[in-house]
Amino acid sequence: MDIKTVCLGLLTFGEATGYEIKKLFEDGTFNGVFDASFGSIYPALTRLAEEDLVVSREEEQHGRPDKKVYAITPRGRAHFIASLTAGIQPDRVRSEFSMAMIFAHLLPDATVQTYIDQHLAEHRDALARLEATSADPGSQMANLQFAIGLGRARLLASIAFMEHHRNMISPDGAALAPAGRD
Amino acid sequence: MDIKTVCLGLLTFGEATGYEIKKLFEDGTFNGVFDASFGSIYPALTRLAEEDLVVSREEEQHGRPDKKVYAITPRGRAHFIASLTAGIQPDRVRSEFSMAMIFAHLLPDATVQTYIDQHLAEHRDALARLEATSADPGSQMANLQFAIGLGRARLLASIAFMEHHRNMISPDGAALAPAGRD
DNA sequence: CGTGAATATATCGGTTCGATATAAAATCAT
DNA sequence: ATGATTTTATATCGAACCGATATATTCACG
Repeated sequence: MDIKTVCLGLLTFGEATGYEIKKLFEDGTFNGVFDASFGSIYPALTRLAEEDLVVSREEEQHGRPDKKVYAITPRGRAHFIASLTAGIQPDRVRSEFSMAMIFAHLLPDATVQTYIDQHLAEHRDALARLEATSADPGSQMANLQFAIGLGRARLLASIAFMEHHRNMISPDGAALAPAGRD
Repeated sequence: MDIKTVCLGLLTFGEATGYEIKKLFEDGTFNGVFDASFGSIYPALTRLAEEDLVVSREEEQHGRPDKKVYAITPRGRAHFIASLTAGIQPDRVRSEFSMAMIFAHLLPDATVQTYIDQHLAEHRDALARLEATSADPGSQMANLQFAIGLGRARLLASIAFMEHHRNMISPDGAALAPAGRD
């Protein structure tokens, strides 16, 4: 699924600027689902407009440079639904954290511990954002709650595992508690 | 972390061809951690060889085209460790499945159910591969078991959530547990 | 009053993907 | 035995995408 299709999807929920679309990837329902940079989003919106799958209007703001607000067209909506119905690809993950853990035997222990703390903090932040979104009155649709719940379940499992098993890879911890199973 | 660095990391475990590196992403410890295409791996290995971070030898095979087996150099090893110690980026996920669930209200119910079945099957496959890797005598290092265990915990949480909550987005389920309107 | 962050858009080089091509051996089917 | 498919192995190329950077203005903080 390319960025064009993803932008089209976000626009089914309502009008948005490129800036707002970027924000959605970071803060909202789409945290941990998809991400894209400005360098992808702005060209994607331009191309979608050329294909009449979205329309834009420029909104003047007092002083500040004009906003370009994009809205999906009926054709865009149909195109998005057709794309999503045609099949999906398996999830793709890129976890530098897991890479670091796999190669932890090559790294200073302090670095490894810092990375685990960082990763736990990121996960707790993401969890808080997800639970805020889940409680939002605008997110009460069953399928949205399913998607949010799935992300939440994953985050909770990761946090619990890291909290309970981080002693496995600490040389100090290994000396204290010789890594058992669960 | 670019593909060059990742290839360097895999080569700390021993010699490998480009083909074998691709296989590692699919079958082994790196399933659900990282992925890259041939179009990235081969050029990456070529550039690493130019920088003397890896060396290659051509291994003749009876009849079949020659293998190019890559091995990491001491400089390559140092370079990899320095890269990993310098910091890591947050995990990046691209889940077309979660996208489909978020927009499930726009899709035929049969499509949604098929996607859930597919996703469950993929997760069960990945879990089986991970548990086979976990039991392998060559994977008994504590940090490897931590990385594998984390992946396992995530997969188990996803599978359990989908099994217990998939009725949330089925219209049949909705009939059993009346949801709001559109 | 100045510094920095936020809003908004755009560009550009470099990285990576996906599809495709070649080629020989092994394996499987008919 | 002959043909079809899969596996091993490498390579290329356009399209997609990222990360950094640039510009310009407003708002908030001290």
